[in-house]
Amino acid sequence: MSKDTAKLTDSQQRILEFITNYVEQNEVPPTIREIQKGADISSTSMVSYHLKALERANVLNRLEKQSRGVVINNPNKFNSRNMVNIPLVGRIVASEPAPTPDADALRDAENMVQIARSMVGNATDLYALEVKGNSMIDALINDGDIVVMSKGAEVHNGDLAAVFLTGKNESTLKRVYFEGKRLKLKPENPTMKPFYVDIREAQIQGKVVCVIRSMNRQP
Amino acid sequence: MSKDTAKLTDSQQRILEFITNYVEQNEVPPTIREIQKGADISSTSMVSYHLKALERANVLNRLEKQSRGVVINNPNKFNSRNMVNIPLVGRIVASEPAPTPDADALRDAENMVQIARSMVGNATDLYALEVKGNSMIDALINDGDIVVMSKGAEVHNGDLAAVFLTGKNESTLKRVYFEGKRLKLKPENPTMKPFYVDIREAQIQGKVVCVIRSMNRQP
DNA sequence: CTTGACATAGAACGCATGTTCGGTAGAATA
DNA sequence: TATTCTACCGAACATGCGTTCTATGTCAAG
Repeated sequence: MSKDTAKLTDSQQRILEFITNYVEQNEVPPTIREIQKGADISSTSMVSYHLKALERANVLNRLEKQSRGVVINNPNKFNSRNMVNIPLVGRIVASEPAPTPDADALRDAENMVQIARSMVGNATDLYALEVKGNSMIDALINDGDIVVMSKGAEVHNGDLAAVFLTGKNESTLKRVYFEGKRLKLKPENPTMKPFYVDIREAQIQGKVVCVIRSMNRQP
Repeated sequence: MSKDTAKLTDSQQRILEFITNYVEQNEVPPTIREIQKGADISSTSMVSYHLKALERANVLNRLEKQSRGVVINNPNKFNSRNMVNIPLVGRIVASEPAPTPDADALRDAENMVQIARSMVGNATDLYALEVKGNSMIDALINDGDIVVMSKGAEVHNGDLAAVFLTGKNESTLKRVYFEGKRLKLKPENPTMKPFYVDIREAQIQGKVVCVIRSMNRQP
């Protein structure tokens, strides 16, 4: 796998592989004796010996004197430091305001979307909406796409935001720029021109932090 | 959190929360006695008692007689069953063929993209490319977007694919339809018309399984 | 009031488990 | 040759740890 594992002895490779598989299956690290049997090591002292070497090689960490106290060092592991769970709370359609969910809606969400934290940065109060219809294509967003929004985030100039236009009675996703009493709405498609609305006729409903399109979702 | 936890007693809530935090920090489940202290339970037998109740309530599983044998049931947990790690191996630009990485490129990828398996389905041999330039907007794909491709997957009629047009010397992302000796290429934007190329002038370079646009990635 | 289900305490049992220690074999070093 | 370092083995030790048993308390149903 990684470059460092090349330097390891045969036994150590076996131990590493066994631990990885074990954790995969059991969601709990193995004991010394389980490693002994699983990786075919002669004695528990040998396991201890090898684990020390592996710890020095920095491929795993040990919690001293603790049972099952061995955790593999993997920078790309899927844990809640690297990943976020986002509730899919509804749909966004052109003909009505986008949902801005309350606590109940967030809890009762039927589905969850899991994505890497690096995709959403430090944004908080995240929720996801499924796009219905192809009225958002000037934002390069298609029917069935999932938009991840941040409820808390302030919307600044140049941010992509969900805006409800009370005049047209229509939801839209555009980059917004505050220009005095009017709002500039700019499509993502560079061939399309921006347009302007009175600031009193626009409700900004959330900042878009991520868009996901999966070819696997349409049944 | 979830609906079921409402029925739990105070102690059980505390235990559950403690285990969750403990696993979060230590990557290993706690022992009975650690739970006792951490959740402020009077005796180990009480912990055992509550754990049985929690197991009946189906919020966790126990590995009998095993130390630290308690794992919380969370259908949305981030593990390698639900998540995939995808190497970001290069860029796709209009002016050259899209990279189709070999084993070396996959291993040496600088960055990884982590997404939920539900987004890519059963597709195998996944790799990711970053889109450079805004020449793909007729596929509703923007500069900076990440396209996830499947190396192995066969491309069928209607699939979104990366195609290199040897005549135009140009990479493009289109939905493809095989029509005898010619290939129909259909933009995602429904206002744009499909066009046709001779099948000998098109190299299909991979099937697109997912597109991700993050507002957080442009620095 | 009695009964029975449920919650609580404390202690003890017995196997599980990480650690350590004495000793051997072979290879590298000097 | 003597020495030192690494890999290895088996056994024993001390404690960690899940389990279980007994006794007590609470509270609502009968």
